[in-house]
Amino acid sequence: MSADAVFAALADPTRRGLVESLASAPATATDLAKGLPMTRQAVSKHLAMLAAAELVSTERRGRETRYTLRPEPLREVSRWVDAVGDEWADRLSRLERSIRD
Amino acid sequence: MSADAVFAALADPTRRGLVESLASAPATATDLAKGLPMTRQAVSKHLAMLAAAELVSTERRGRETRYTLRPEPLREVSRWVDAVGDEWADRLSRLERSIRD
DNA sequence: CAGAGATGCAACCAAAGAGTTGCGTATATC
DNA sequence: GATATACGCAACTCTTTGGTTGCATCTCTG
Repeated sequence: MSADAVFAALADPTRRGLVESLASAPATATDLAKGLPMTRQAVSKHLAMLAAAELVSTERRGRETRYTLRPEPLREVSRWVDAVGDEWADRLSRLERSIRD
Repeated sequence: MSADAVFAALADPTRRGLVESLASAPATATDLAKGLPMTRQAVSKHLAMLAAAELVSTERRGRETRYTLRPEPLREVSRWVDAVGDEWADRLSRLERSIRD
């Protein structure tokens, strides 16, 4: 829900990489840590931040925890960005009109 | 250019507020600091981070520095978010097809 | 049941972030 | 020329972050 948490979560390249991985398929922290130059705990912390931003959901399955992407916060980010971009475009068109007239 | 810098810049509510202000009109650090519960220097630091992320450009005009929004990085953010969202949607549709078939 | 696999929790560390104050400098203005 | 305005830089706090190691717990399997 919090834009702060979502943007902050996406500010780290490791976490964006995790999000990209999870976009193609859910996975566990141990899975994701393979191929990354850091420990499982570090990855786990990153996933906790993604979860705090509600960008992923967790599902415990026996002894493993499966992380799944939740794209709703991404849509909110997209909305905010588009709104600011639109306001800027409007401002520019008003400015151009006032110059032309 | 750096996605890290852009997302990190937008992670702070004060900076998102500054971006929203600048979307309607360029302004100086002193202008923007009025109405905010912090010093001009703090605002100045925030603007420096927005500038590092190339979200604003600066123009010195006599004794004042005017900050103007540069929306290009916002478009890149939008592209990344949309790409991830699209991949996720594709994955879901493939999944649904494999279940139905 | 014993051992291996996967996780979670806590302590610790170095670096970056967000804010402050103080000061120096350049530009307008009277 | 003196004064006020707008700015930039540096030093100093306090908290957060990104990473580590170590250990305890829970679950699966031979």
